[in-house]
Amino acid sequence: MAIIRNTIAKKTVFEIIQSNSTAMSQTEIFAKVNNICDRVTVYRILERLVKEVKIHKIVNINGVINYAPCNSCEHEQHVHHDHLHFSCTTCKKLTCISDNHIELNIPSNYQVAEVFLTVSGICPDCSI
Amino acid sequence: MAIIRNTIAKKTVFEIIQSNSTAMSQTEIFAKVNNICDRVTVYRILERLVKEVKIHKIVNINGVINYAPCNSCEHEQHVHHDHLHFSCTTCKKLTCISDNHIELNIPSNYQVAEVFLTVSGICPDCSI
DNA sequence: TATAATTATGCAACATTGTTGCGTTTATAA
DNA sequence: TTATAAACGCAACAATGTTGCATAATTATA
Repeated sequence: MAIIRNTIAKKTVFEIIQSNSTAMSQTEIFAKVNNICDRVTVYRILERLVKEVKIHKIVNINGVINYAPCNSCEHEQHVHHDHLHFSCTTCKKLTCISDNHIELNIPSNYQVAEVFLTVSGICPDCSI
Repeated sequence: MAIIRNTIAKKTVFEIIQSNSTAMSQTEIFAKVNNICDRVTVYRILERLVKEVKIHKIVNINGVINYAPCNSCEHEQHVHHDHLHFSCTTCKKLTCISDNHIELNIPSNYQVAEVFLTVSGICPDCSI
C-alpha cells in the first residue's frame, strides 16, 4: 500500500507527455522539464506513471522507448494498449492511431499477453 | 556500384544468425563469433547484411535490436517482413512466426512502408 | 606480376540511453 | 510536530551503438 505522491516534477512530466501530439522519449521529455529535476528522476517518474497506467511505453522502430498518455484507453477496461503506432521515418515522431482490432494467427502453444503493432512510413506532416 | 566481399567474419556472422532458431542481438552474436573479429566489425557486418536483405532487424519489446535471417521471405517478392514476431517475457527470445496477413485501418494520409507486429507472452518452451 | 583502388578491419575514443546505491530532502499521516 | 515512507540528487556504472583514422586484405588494372 504505497502512497503515491503527486510531486511538481511528476505533474510536469505528465503534462508534457499529455500536451504533446506524439509519443516522446525520455530525452525529449527531459529537454522540456527545464532542469526542475534530475534526469534520473525523469526515468523514475516515467516508471511510476507506467505502473499507475497513466502513460504507456512504446518502442520505436529504432529501439528507443517512447511514452504516450493512456487517454484513449481510459474509457475501456483493457490495459493492453493494442492500438496501432505510426513511426514516421522522416521526422521520427511516433503517433498513436485509433484502435485497430486485428486478427492474429498464432499457434495455440504460445500464450499471448500483449500485441505491439507499429507501422513505419511517412506521416501527413512530412508528406507535404 | 560497391563490390561486396564475402569475408570470413561476414560468413560466420551470417551462419550464426541462420543456425539459430530465434532472432539474436548483436551481443549474442558477438559472443558466438569467438573473437575472430572486433565487436565494431560485427556491427558493420550486420549493417551490410541488412542492406543486402539477407537478414532483417526486429526491435524487441525492451528496445534491443535483434536480427533474423530473411529465409522465409526469399520465395516471395516482398521486402516488408510483415510477419509476426513473438517476444517471450520469460526467456527473452524473439521468434519469427509464419506470415500473418493483417488488415489495418490507417488514415489515408499516412504513407505506410513497413508493418512491425510483435506479440509478447510466454513461448512454448517456457510454458512447460 | 606489380601497383593502384577500394573494401574491410582493429582500435581507441566517444555518445546515448538506461540503471543502481546511497545519503538527503520532502510530503503525508499520526 | 514528529515519525515514516516516498521522492530526489548525485555520482558512478553498464550496455549498446557510433565515429575517425590508420592498417590490412582483396580486387581491378596496367
